[in-house]
Amino acid sequence: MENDSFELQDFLPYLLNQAAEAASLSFQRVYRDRFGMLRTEWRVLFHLGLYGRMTATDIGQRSRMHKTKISRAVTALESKRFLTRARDDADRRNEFLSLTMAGEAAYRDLSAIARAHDAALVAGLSADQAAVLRVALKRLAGRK
Amino acid sequence: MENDSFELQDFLPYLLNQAAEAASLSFQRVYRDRFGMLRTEWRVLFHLGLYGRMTATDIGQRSRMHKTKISRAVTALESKRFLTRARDDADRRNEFLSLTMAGEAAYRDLSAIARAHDAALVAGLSADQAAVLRVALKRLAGRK
DNA sequence: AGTTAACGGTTGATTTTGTAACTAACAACG
DNA sequence: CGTTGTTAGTTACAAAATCAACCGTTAACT
Repeated sequence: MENDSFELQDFLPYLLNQAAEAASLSFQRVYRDRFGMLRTEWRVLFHLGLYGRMTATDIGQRSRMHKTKISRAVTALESKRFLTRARDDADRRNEFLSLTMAGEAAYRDLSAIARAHDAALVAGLSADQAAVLRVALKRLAGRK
Repeated sequence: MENDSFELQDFLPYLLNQAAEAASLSFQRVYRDRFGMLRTEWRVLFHLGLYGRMTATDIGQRSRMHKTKISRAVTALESKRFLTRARDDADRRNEFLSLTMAGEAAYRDLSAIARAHDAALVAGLSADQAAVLRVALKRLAGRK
């Protein structure tokens, strides 16, 4: 009402969310329509593809996803034959997850698309801008 | 698996989402715990607080929220006595929304907190970094 | 050992979102 | 006027996220 020079577009939580949503959109169409995956599913797939065998808890710590999300994503990926579980005999609570051949293939496809998508996103920005953007985002994300 | 120099943290849709989530967290606690609001609700509240009386469709165009979200947020805000509806006599499909006194008060409270929160978020960044960040985000969000 | 607490992971109930179909109001055209 | 199309907003139903309680396993303490 009264002019207080505060624009919604300048409020970072709002702006970040708008940017995040816009940036996710075209990638979402790929993993959803072409691979029948949910956001949590490609995330789990990427963790295993990038870092190799790990447990659900490991993924949770790296990704900050809640464990129920991960549990359900793992179930879904398993039923798609993209990963397998293996009990840890040293501690039978742990379950090591690893990608199957099909999972690796899906990961390779998707990560190539992701790379291209990322490049397209920063195409509108200068190299400096893009670099600053990533640094600032990492700081905001609380990763260093 | 094979090292292909692609980190999840460098994939913008992922990084943006992490940053957006982290940045929203502490503000969420305010509007949720203290005002019993949802994200869509404070957004609608802010639109009305900032730009004055407008219709649900107007809010949808500015915020890119889907109309069902807005419809539900409006219902919720109305039942909290934060806004009132008024039919447009010139075109009885339109409904003008405006904040009540209580709504204005809540908006003032929240927007002051939002400003402080925003300042705290960019506190870790240099002025240049913060400026570049906002420009880049706006571009990614497709606003200009 | 026996009890209690903590951890990894799953399940079920509730809430929130997304998608489609819907009602009511208006406009355009014959 | 009447039919057809469009717009504003709501509602119903399905998909998904959230939260709490849960089971099996290990650790810690007595």
